[in-house]
Amino acid sequence: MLIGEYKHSLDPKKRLSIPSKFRKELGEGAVITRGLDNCLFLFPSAYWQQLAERLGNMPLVQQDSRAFARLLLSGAMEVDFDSLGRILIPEYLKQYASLKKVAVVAGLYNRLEIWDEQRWEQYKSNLEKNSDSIAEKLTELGI
Amino acid sequence: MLIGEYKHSLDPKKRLSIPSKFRKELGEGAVITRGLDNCLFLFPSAYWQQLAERLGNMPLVQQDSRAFARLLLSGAMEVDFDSLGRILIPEYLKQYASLKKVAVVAGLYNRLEIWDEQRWEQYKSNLEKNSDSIAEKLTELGI
DNA sequence: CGCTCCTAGTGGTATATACTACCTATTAGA
DNA sequence: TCTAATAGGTAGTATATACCACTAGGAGCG
Repeated sequence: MLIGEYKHSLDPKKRLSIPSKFRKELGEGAVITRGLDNCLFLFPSAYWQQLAERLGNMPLVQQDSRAFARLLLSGAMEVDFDSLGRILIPEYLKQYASLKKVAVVAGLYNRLEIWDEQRWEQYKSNLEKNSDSIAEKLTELGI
Repeated sequence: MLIGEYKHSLDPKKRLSIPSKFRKELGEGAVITRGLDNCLFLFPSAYWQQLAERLGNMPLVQQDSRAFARLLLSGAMEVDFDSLGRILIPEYLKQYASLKKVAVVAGLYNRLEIWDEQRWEQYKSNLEKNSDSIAEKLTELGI
């Protein structure tokens, strides 16, 4: 299970260390892609396979589906870990997530999220302010 | 699986390098044609065979399907890679997609899309504005 | 409680690959 | 025969990948 929050630095060559705890669960490879709220998603390859298949077979004629597939599929990149457990972040993803020097790697059960540190802190402080109203929405979902 | 996003330049002779990663998966030949949203589609020949068959058998009486079939079928062109992995873009397709100097080659699982750089950036920035509706799609797929 | 060893993360260097810009050769057309 | 257009190829540069050295933090043992 992928949980926890870690801060790691992005070196000048756009390499990012993935916490060893996560690496052990991810196995060999993984797939990184555009996520929501300007973060990046990192999926274990098995999970990605299923997701990609569904995305790839969505109806070509629907505008929404096309847009959606372009976001996730064309944004995706297979990454593998170097001997020291780092991955290489493609330039276009680095820009998409506005990554600077320090990135946050957060575990979300079946995926990792990669955030720019500042954005992450902002997002969190927003969350904490609005946690009440968010909690109410959640009850609708039966949590 | 065709995924990822690459920027490549179109030389004055309308030749475009296809990223080596994609070339390996496409094998020898491919088919290029008009796509939706003013981009070009590039299909692996095996996939194209199936698609063309389905398009050709669509009901002749429906105006929409006639139009769609014409868009894809009549625009199609077999392309092959030269020794350096480049393909030649026909003039009418270059115009259709308003290709300038720099093109974006994007992988979408079972096809490639070729975009003019500017249009691609525009399209993406639009996407981000509508990220809410995208998020809803995500929940439909159970992510 | 302190020392040592080991693991994890950071930084840098070198090599190979891939793309781009440029140049050459060949063919077609006048 | 000369010109122009296009296919084919070469070389240089940028980028990614692999490799190596160093540092800090933590755990285990004395």
